[in-house]
Amino acid sequence: MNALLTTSAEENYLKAIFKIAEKEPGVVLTNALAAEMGTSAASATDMLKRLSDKQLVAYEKYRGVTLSETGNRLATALIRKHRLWEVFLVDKLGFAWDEVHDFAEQLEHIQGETLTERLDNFLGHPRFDPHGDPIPDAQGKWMRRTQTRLLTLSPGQRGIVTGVDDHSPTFLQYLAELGLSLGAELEVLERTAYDQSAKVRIGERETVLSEKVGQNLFVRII
Amino acid sequence: MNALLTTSAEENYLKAIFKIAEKEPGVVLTNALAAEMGTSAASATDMLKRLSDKQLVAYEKYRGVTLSETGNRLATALIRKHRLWEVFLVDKLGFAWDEVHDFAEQLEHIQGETLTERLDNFLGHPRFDPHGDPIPDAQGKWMRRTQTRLLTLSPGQRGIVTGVDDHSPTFLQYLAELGLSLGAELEVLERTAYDQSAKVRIGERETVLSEKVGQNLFVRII
DNA sequence: ATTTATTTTTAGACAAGACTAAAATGTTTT
DNA sequence: AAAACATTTTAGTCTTGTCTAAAAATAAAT
Repeated sequence: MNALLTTSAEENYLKAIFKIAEKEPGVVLTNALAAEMGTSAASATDMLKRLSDKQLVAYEKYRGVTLSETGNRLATALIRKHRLWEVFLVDKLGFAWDEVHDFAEQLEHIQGETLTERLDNFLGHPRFDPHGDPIPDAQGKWMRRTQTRLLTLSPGQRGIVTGVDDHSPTFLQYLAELGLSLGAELEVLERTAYDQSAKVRIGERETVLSEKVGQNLFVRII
Repeated sequence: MNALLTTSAEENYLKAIFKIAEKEPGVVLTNALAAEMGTSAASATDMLKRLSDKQLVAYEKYRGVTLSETGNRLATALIRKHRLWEVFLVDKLGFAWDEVHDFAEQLEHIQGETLTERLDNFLGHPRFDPHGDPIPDAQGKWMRRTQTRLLTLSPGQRGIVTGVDDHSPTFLQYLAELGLSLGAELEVLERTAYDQSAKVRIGERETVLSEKVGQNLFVRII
């Protein structure tokens, strides 16, 4: 029953620390945090002191920072809210998956436990957001997603799109144009050893996808 | 196509000015604004200077303030967003009408024209919010609501609840307990001259409503 | 038309969150 | 182990939005 007063700025820092630690487990360095936040190292240091005072992180000067138990819970709740709102924006309001990030970035800061839970209920307790990213449940438990990259499929193998590792609108729009939305099926026809590009079949269409695409597209092999 | 950068604090002041001017047309005085905002006159003065710099209000020191064309448009858009979100919270998420104000107060500050319009569309372009207050359209046009107070009905007259003039949770909860939600039908049976209280029939039940209730309940006579 | 009372503004401080420039610490290199 | 480089922190300043206390302007009253 902890109220836990946090500002949007603090929450964004917590999320950033979480995100960096997710990719690169261990201590998060001030510069990495500043880069992720698009701010200066000085500002990051300032904020780390504040977060440390509030017991949301364990911070040692010059050594870096990790989330505390509470900080982790808060960051997880934030991601939960962000992704639930993304589902709402796409499934209910009809936005495309490349349009929702900025709105969700604002909506995730709306305070009130009951709102999140009612939203979750309204949406039918989705386990993944429109980009295939898992949505932690109210207790903060995560569901594992298929992390097989298209890159690893051999000719003849077929897969279903389960997510992306690059959330930039340009990539998402490109995928949409190719018919590669979440749940789409594709088959690898050929692979070029030279540049790791792959000829694939998406429905009736055949296209060549670069290594970069193969790297950033998650599939479940079928 | 004006971006019009405004902070939540600025928006709340604009709304407060709008609200006061709605009840008491004319110039809004600093003290009234400070009272509405629950802040000091000094803070209100500070903010009025800022809003004046941004051309959102016409402000003359010691004389008071009025909204500019732009300020008015902004305040209206804010009220539109607030009330649309209230409809969402009640109709879609299943909140009671006395629970939604604080959430809507946060949600109204979410930036992005397209979000509001998609939400409006999703909700089926509602013209009134869960309290019966009119929702201005995208152009800022208002719909007039029946402003007949229950107080004015004579014995024998029947009415349909169309709104409330007191939005406090206690009043709204009381009404809900009585079965007096929006659209509910009632009939005035007797009226006591002494205290303006009224015996009314709501469905099968008969109750006595005080003058205060009669004053704060809007009905359409049928 | 002064005095009195009310309203409003200024002055000076503070907290959050950001910045730049400079100092301090840590890490690598020679 | 000192020099060179990279990283991080401190110091000082800025803006937004708030506060209290004091000064100034307006309105009311004698």
